[in-house]
Amino acid sequence: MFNVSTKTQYGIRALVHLARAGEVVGHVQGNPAATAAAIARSESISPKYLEGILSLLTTAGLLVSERGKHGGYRLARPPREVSMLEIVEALEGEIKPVDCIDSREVCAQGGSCLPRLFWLGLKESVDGYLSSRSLKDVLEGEADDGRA
Amino acid sequence: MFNVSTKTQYGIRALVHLARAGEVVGHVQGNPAATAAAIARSESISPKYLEGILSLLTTAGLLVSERGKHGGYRLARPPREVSMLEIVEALEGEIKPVDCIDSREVCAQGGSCLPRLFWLGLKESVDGYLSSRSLKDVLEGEADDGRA
DNA sequence: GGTATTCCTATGGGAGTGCTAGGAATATAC
DNA sequence: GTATATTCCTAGCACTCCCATAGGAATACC
Ligand code: FES
Ligand code: FES
Repeated sequence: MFNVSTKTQYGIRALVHLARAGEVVGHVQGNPAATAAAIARSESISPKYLEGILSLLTTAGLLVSERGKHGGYRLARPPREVSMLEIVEALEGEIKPVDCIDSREVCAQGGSCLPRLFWLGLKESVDGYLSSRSLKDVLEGEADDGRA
Repeated sequence: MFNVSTKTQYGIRALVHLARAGEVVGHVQGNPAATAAAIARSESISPKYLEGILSLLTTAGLLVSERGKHGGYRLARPPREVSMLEIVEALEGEIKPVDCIDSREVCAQGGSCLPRLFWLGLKESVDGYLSSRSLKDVLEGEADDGRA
C-alpha cells in the first residue's frame, strides 16, 4: 500500500543529484547545468522518461531549465528552502487518501461520516512529515530523530 | 496521491457498521450476526463485492463468520482492541512506499542510498498514525488532538 | 428437502504506470 | 547559416491493478 510511483522516486533522486553537484541558479557562469542525459546515466534511469519528469519539476518552479547547447537544469532554490511536500505534490498531486476529503460528498451516512475524520487525520500526518523535511535533510541523510 | 482503494474504505465502513450494532462475539445468542447483504444495503455498497471484502477480514482474524441460515459476521474482538493498522494491512497489505524498504536493493548508489531513509521515515509516520487509532476511536469520531 | 448464508473462482472493462519514439523549438558553435 | 546539442511536446503501447459482476459450491438451519 501507499506505493510511490517511479516518477516521484526518480524525480527526487534527480533533485538530490543536482543538489549534490551544487548546481543552483546564480552560480559561477562556468559551472554548466546538468543535462537530463547526464543525470539519467549517473542514476541509471531511462533518459527519455527522466526528461518528462524534469520538465514537470521545471513547470512546478523547482528547477530552472536552459535550452540549446550547454543547456540543462539547475535548482531554482537552495535545497534548504525546498520542502519534500512541494516535490511530492508536484509529481504526484495532492495527498488525498479518499476523494471526499475536500468535497463533502456524503457517503450514505448523510454528512456525519466518521471514517472521513480518520482519513483526514492520516492526510495531516503525512503532510506533516513531508513538510517537516527539506531537500537538504534528505541530502544529508537526516535521521528521523523527532517526530515533529 | 496515496489513494486508498474502495476495498479498504468499504471494509472500514463495514467494521464501523458492525461495531455500532454491537455485534461482537459472545453476545446474546438471540442477537444475530449481520449478513453481508444487510451491510451492503445499509451502506450502499455492491453486495457481491462486499462479500469478498468481508471474507478477507475473516481470514485476517478480524471477523468471525457463521455460514448457513441465520449466518453472518461478528467482530472477533471489541473495537477498542482493533488497531486501524491491522485493518488497513489486512486489506491493503503492508505500508511500503518503495520496494527497497525491506529488501536492501542498491539503486545505483551502491548501498548508501539517501532517499531510502526518507521513505522509511514516511512509512514510520504512517504506521504510527494508524497504530495509534483503534476502531473504537474511529467509531466515536475521535478528533485528532495529539499528534502522538 | 428447501432456504439462506458464506465461500471460491473466473471474467471483463477501465484506469493508471512505466516507459518508448519521433520530432519541434531553441540556443550555442563554427 | 549550417551543424549540433539540448529542452520541450505529443502520441502510443504493454502491463498491471482496481472495481465490480456472475455463477455456483459448501455449509448450516428449518
Ligand atoms: S464521506 Fe467519505 S467515507 Fe464517508
Ligand atoms: S535503495 Fe531505494 S531509492 Fe535507493
